[in-house]
Amino acid sequence: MFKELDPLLHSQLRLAIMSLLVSVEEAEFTFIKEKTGATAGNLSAQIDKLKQAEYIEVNKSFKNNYPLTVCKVTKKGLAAFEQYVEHLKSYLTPKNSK
Amino acid sequence: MFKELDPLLHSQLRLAIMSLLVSVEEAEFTFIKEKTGATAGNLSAQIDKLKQAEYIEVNKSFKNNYPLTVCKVTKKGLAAFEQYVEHLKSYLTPKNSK
DNA sequence: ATAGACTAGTTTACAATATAAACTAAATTA
DNA sequence: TAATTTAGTTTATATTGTAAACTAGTCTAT
Repeated sequence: MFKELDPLLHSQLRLAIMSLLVSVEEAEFTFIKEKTGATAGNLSAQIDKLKQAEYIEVNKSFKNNYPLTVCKVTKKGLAAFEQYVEHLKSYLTPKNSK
Repeated sequence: MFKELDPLLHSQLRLAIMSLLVSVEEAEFTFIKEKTGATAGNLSAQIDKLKQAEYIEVNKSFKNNYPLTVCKVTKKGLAAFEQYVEHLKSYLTPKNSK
């Protein structure tokens, strides 16, 4: 009836992060921050969770002398996102049968 | 970019409850429990939250000498559900623009 | 009639999550 | 060189979610 929703993705901010990464393939911390409107602290925490789960890869370097954090979705992350979307449909399309 | 997701609906169990109610218009506690696979305690708690928010109406009576709890979605609840689904789309359909 | 099991829930207590506030560390500007 | 800004991380707290424990009444077999 109702499919399980990956708790890691069923979170507004993490879902937004993944949604962004799925479409752009690579994004900087500040870009994600801007697009999602999240606070830096929250974003940092959620990025870390996605990284722990290996849904994204995080690359830290420097650009113009400033720290630069670049995120990229992994195959595992893409698969999880796609399954999440698929499972979500079981909640959205009413299986009418009064 | 990303629309707000009503936190009350962005919960697996509450979303399942609402999804059920939206399509059947009226359902018993035990029916919802069966369909969602939730524990009675959790279901009771989440139904209460949906009721507090006036997303559903809860009617308590008796059937065959046993307590009977019947839930029904309200106009407000239906509107909230529809908006939730609409907002959710902003996370699911990638706005490609590399 | 009453002990034990069952139905239909509710309450409570705790674990997990989310998030803002506070902080770090270095760079830039005045 | 002091104040401000950039780019984050860590921590502390408030909010949630959930299972376990409980309530209240019913059915059944003895």
